Amino acid sequence: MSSDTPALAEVLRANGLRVTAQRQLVLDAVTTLGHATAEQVHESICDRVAGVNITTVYRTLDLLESLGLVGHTHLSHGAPVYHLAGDRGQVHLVCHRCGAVDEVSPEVFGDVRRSLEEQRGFLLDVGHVALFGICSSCEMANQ
Amino acid sequence: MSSDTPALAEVLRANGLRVTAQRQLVLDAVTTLGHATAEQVHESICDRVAGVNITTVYRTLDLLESLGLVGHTHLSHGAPVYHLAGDRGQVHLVCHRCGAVDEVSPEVFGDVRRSLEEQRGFLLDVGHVALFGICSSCEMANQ
DNA sequence: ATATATGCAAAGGCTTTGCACCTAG
DNA sequence: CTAGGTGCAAAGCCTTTGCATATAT
Repeated sequence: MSSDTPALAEVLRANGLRVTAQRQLVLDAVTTLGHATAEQVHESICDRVAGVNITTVYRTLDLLESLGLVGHTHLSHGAPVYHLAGDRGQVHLVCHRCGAVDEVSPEVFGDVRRSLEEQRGFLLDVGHVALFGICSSCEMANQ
Repeated sequence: MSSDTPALAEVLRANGLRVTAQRQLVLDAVTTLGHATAEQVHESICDRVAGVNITTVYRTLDLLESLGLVGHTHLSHGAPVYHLAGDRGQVHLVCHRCGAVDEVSPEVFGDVRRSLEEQRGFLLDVGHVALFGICSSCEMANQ
């Protein structure tokens, strides 16, 4: 795997940054995992290659985010979850009771997006949205 | 201030829990502050009374939340923010660039709520929603 | 060659836990 | 009286920072 994202190397060079194995590994891991915490990215990399430090994973995720290649979402109390920015942002549904994470298309936000933009000039970033509530299983189990 | 919320004492007793000064102080602080982190709640209490421990604030916020009296939202990387559960849930708009927090009425979520309930059986808890994006000031400044 | 990245270890926030003491009931 | 709550100190996660070493260019 190396051609899975639009030329990381080019983006790095275009910004005067260096192309390193670590950066490619981190981006590959995010791509493969879909959504993952820094720690999960780190573990995934360690499955392939030894000796990549978690500090570097954190730094690289920040870097890739500032380059617009990845984004992150806060699903719950714990660590934020990183994902490819190109994924037109899945919206996460987090169940308060059981912690399950489901995803829906960002299209459900069409109207909200429009209203916020018109009323407040706020540009909603759907990739960052996590919605909390009670999932259908818990709902049925509990009532 | 002591009659500002529907009888904390009664709710506590109904659940076989004890009515303590700390619990009333925490609930009062959340009421007064609107939205606040555990640390802010602690500070606010310390302005009135000395010697209430931050550990107790954390434990009490958890307790009040499990009793359904308060709720919390994750606005950004930092600490979660607590608010009265009775507040029909202000929706928070968090700017990624400048960190500003704005609020909108939960009504903007009417349609989303309905779709999620119909399509997924997911009961959206608007009080917990934080939306990320770029605020109008940053938008104008940056483009 | 040299500015940039990395690794390591240490510190930093925020939060939880363990245990002894205290207090509401 | 005694179950439950509090305070204190210590540890726990997740993350960032400082500095020496290594490496892409």
